[in-house]
Amino acid sequence: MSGGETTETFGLLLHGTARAWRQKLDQRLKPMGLSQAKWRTLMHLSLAGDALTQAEIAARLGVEEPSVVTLLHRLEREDWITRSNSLRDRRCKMVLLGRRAERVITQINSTAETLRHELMAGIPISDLQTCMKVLASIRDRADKDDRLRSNGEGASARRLARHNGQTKRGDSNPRKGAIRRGSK
Amino acid sequence: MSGGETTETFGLLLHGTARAWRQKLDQRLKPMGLSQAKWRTLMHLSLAGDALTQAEIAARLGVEEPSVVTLLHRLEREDWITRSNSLRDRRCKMVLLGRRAERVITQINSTAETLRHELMAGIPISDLQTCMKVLASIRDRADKDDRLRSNGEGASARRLARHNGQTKRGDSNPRKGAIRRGSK
DNA sequence: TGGAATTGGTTAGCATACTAACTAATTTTG
DNA sequence: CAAAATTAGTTAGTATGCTAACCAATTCCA
Repeated sequence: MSGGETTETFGLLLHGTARAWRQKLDQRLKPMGLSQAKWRTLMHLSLAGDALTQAEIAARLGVEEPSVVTLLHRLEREDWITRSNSLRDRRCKMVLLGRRAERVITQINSTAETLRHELMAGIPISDLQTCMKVLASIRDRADKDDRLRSNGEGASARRLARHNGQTKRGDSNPRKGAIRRGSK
Repeated sequence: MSGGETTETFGLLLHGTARAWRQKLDQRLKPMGLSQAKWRTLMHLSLAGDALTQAEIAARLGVEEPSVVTLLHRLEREDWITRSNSLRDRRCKMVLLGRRAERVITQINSTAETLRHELMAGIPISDLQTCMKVLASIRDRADKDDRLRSNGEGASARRLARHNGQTKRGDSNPRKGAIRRGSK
C-alpha cells in the first residue's frame, strides 16, 4: 500500500528469474542425460575432490537430507556416483563420483559457465555486484529463524522447550542445520 | 576460468535466495492453510477481479497448464475456488474465488507484503532497482528460445517443421506460450 | 463449407523438494 | 558406565512443476 512500485513485483521477478535460469540450464544439460539438480550434486563432489557424506552433500546443495536420498538414488541408478559405508562411522555413507561422471564433468561445468556468461553478458559488473549483495542480504534474512527474534533467549529457549518433550522431534523444529551455508 | 569471482556463484545465490524466500513465505502462510503456489493463484484471481480461464491463470503464474490443473484441483477440493464451464466457449472453464478465499485474501496479501518489507528493509531503493533491472534482463534472456537465434528464420522455420508432421506435437516444441509474461 | 490447425483442458508419468516419523550408530553427561 | 541426546540415513506421504500424448471445441483458410 505505502511502499511503492519497487517492492511490488520483486518476489515475482526473483522466482521467475530463478525458474527461467533453471529451465534453460536443464534444457542444455538434458542431451548429456543430466538435470540441474544432478549436475549440481556432481559439481560439488568434484569440487570437494573427495568422498562426501550425504549430510555434507545436503548442506552444500542447500536442501534437506531426504531430498538428497532420492537424488542420490537416481544418480546411483544411472551410474554417476557410488555409495559405500564409511569404515570409521558406520552411520555414514561415503559418496563419490563414478567413472562416467569424471569423464563428462568438465563438459558439464563449461555448459553451465557458458550459460552464465550468456545470461549476464553486457550487464555492468558493478550492477551484478549490487544485485548479488542485495540477494545475499535478502537470503540471509529469509534464512533466519523467526523464533530467534521476538525474544532475547535464542537457542536456550529451544533447548528448554525440548526438555519437557519426548525424544521425538516434530513440534516444529526438527533436523535443521542441513541448509546453512556461507552465513557463518 | 577467465571471468572472475562475480559470476562464480550468481546462479547459486539466485536459487538460494528464491528458495529461502519461498520457504519463509510458505511457513507464514501455512497457519492459514495456504502455500505460496496457492496464494499466488488466489492473488491473481483477486487482482483480475473477474473469473479467469485456466490458460489465463497459467500465463499469469508463469507455469504450464498441466501444473495449473492439479493446483486448481487442490484449491477446489479445499474450497478456495469454484470452476464452471464457460457459456461462450465450451472448451473453457471459468475459475473464480470462493467465499472462503474472499474472506482471507487481504490477510494473505498483507502477510506477503509484510515479509517483503522485512526481507528488503534497509536495502537502498536504488540498489533494489538495480537488482530488479539485472534480474529482469537475465530472465528475459533465459526465457528466449535458443532455436530462434542462430538462424534468421525464426517462427517460420517452426511452422515448416510442423507441416510434415502429424497433428501431434512432441518433437521438442510443444505448447509454448503459456509462460510468457510482461516481455511483450 | 469442410478439412486442417490451433486452443483449452486433461491424464499419465516423472523429477524435485518438503515434513513427519522412524532405525541405527555415536557422542554427551549425570 | 549407562541413560539421554544427537547425528546419519531412511521411508512414507504430499506439494509443486514438467513433458508427452490425448480429446473436444473452435477458428482458419483453400
